[in-house]
Amino acid sequence: MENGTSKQRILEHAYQLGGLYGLESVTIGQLAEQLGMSKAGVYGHFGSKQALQLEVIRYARAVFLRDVIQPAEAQPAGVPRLWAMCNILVSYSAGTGLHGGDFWVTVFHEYGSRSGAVRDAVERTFSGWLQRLEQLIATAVELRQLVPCDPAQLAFEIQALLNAGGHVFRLCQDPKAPERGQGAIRQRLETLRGPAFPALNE
Amino acid sequence: MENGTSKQRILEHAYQLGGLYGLESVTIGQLAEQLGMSKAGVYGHFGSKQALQLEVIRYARAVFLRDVIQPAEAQPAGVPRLWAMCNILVSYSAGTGLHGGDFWVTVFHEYGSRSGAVRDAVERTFSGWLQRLEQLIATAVELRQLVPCDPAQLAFEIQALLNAGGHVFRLCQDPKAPERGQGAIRQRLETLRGPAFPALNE
DNA sequence: CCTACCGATCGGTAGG
DNA sequence: CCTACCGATCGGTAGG
Repeated sequence: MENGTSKQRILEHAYQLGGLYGLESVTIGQLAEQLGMSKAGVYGHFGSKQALQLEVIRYARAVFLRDVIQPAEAQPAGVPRLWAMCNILVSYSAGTGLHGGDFWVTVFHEYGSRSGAVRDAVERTFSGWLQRLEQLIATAVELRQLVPCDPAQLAFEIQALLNAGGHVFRLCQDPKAPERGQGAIRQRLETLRGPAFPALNE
Repeated sequence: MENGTSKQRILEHAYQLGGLYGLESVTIGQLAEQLGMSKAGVYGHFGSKQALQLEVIRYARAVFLRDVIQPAEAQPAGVPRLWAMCNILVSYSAGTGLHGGDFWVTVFHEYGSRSGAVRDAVERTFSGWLQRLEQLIATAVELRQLVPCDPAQLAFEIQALLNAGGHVFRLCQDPKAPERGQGAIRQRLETLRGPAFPALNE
């Protein structure tokens, strides 16, 4: 992610195409042509299409960590960090170009009914994301920012609303969609308001 | 949908495959082989792959109307009909095999970033579904089953939670996922409870 | 990293 | 509905 080697250029481009059209429909010939390389030049960096797909997933995880998880960790644990993460993702979805969140919205759905190593990696990423949300919620409950509730249930709801915001934004070209997701999450958090509930900025 | 002509068999099979792997990855050769026909035999019913895709979408709309919309219309307008529709969709998602709701969860996301006639048909279907939800909500407000609220916002949330239930059910093989969506919708409706709020069965 | 190639499959066509 | 075929593209390989 940090350098401009040819392999990084391939991964970045495959990441962009994968987020637009799905990771299964990224082809080696297409990457080669659009990057001004030969097919064998692209292929040689990975050794199989599946290895390329798995490396794109690794790459996308690193982007998500860098652009979403880590910035949010500048905020205090619990609701502030959870809310910051939601805001960052909403900004991503509402951005004009191709951004990180959309890769995962596309790929999470693309592999829902498939099987194999790529699907397994996608599912691990999704489950890890849900678990991270659950931990933030559990911490928020411990800190009495939220009243006792089922963290898995609330994490499911937050993920549903964030994904739908990005999805409806694209499918319907509706610029208000990500804010609808954000507003629904805010409303839900306020419903669960505990004695130490913090202000929700932005 | 009602007869077993060869064209109907093709559409039904393409509908099943499309819901599993996406409509773009359904191929004419694959359909021909799995149905015991020649490629030209399949192709001749449609004249182009795009025409086939558009007919599968028409077919899927008819299935959705028959299996979700019409059964729910046996219930009184407003919240009972809205809640019945949600319950039917949750049962669909939680069913063991391939069912109608999953086609749309897959295809709505598949065409988020594409363009062309198929994407346009998918978007019209999605917008029509959202509008139907909005109408039920607006009626529920008029009947004082719900307090005044933004129907477009609530429709967005319900759609997000239903889709996510089906999605997480498949990706994580989590049988509780559709019920999580259902529970979140129930909770949301009860938050908006008006003086004429009806009992939510099931 | 390249050229040149492999068998398989793609959407689509000709002709019956 | 079929066989037989078209050019293009697929993932992948050989050899350098």
